[in-house]
Amino acid sequence: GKHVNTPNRIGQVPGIEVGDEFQYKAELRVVGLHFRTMSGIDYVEVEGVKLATSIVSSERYDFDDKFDADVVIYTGEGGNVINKEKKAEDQKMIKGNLALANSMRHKREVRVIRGDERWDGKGKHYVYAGLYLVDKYWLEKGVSGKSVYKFKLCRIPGQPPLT
Amino acid sequence: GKHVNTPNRIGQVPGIEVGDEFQYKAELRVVGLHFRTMSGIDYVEVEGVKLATSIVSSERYDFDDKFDADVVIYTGEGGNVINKEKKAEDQKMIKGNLALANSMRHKREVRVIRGDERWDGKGKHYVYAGLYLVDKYWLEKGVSGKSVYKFKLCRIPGQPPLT
DNA sequence: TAGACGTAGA
DNA sequence: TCTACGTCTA
Repeated sequence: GKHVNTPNRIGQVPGIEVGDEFQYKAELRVVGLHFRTMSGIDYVEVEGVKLATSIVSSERYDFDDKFDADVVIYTGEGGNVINKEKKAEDQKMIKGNLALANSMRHKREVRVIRGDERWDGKGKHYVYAGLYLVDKYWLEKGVSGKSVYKFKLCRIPGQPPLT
Repeated sequence: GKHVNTPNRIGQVPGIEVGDEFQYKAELRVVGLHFRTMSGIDYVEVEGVKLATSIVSSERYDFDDKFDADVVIYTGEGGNVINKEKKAEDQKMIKGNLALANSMRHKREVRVIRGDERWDGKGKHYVYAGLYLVDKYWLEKGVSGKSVYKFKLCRIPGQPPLT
């Protein structure tokens, strides 16, 4: 029962290639791709500035992420749309959302992991899609009527294609 | 990202020895010790009879399990003491509780995994304690005032000692 | 202490 | 759909 304790950092992870697949979010942690168990946006704080390291897309709930050839529209975090016992709220420019905004400003790479339904219909599986840059973000009204952040990320050219 | 898909079954797991440690409950699944992500009691159904395969002890909540040299007093499942938004209820002789009762009747071995607080204070770690037999069980009033099952399990002699 | 894009099985 | 002895960070 040994775990690889790779320090969390921005950019490529040694030994991980585009298209690598994983069955559980816990595996993403073990290999160093994404360290937060349940959050979709992972980040580090460098000299007081939060910078995103990775995002994990999921197809559950109202997270209406869009995957195009080289573009991802990623929904920000917060607002408690998940827990049905709590009322939805406007998302705030804090934590992971702030980190993604900072990554845009500072032009830092973000690892993108795509979560899909698993073949057996139980849970999901995760595919490493490569490095992206945040191109822009905006605020829009979500299904609940509350404000939701949307982040447009563009895939950095020169990476192996996603089959 | 490969997982060992050992079929769930009763008794010893090849390659696993008393004292083996694991950092996450997800690892217990990978190695074949315990397949349920969040439940403490795992079981199979053989010819219509539920039989326990393994239990995982945890020190959280009100699960007042007792670990002695060769005896475990294990608290049954159910009653929703965990989710604070729901009221506590009497535990029922169903699912995992029923499986443990059946394992007593049929004298089937049960794997015991002990969960402890981790050295870094974050989460727990898990130690395989070996094979046990259910010796008896009873119903008592828990902290909430509701009925809680208690199972007494005795360690089968001849196994390596727990350090 | 509570929040967060978790998981599998009944 | 809901439950279940989850797990980490802020």
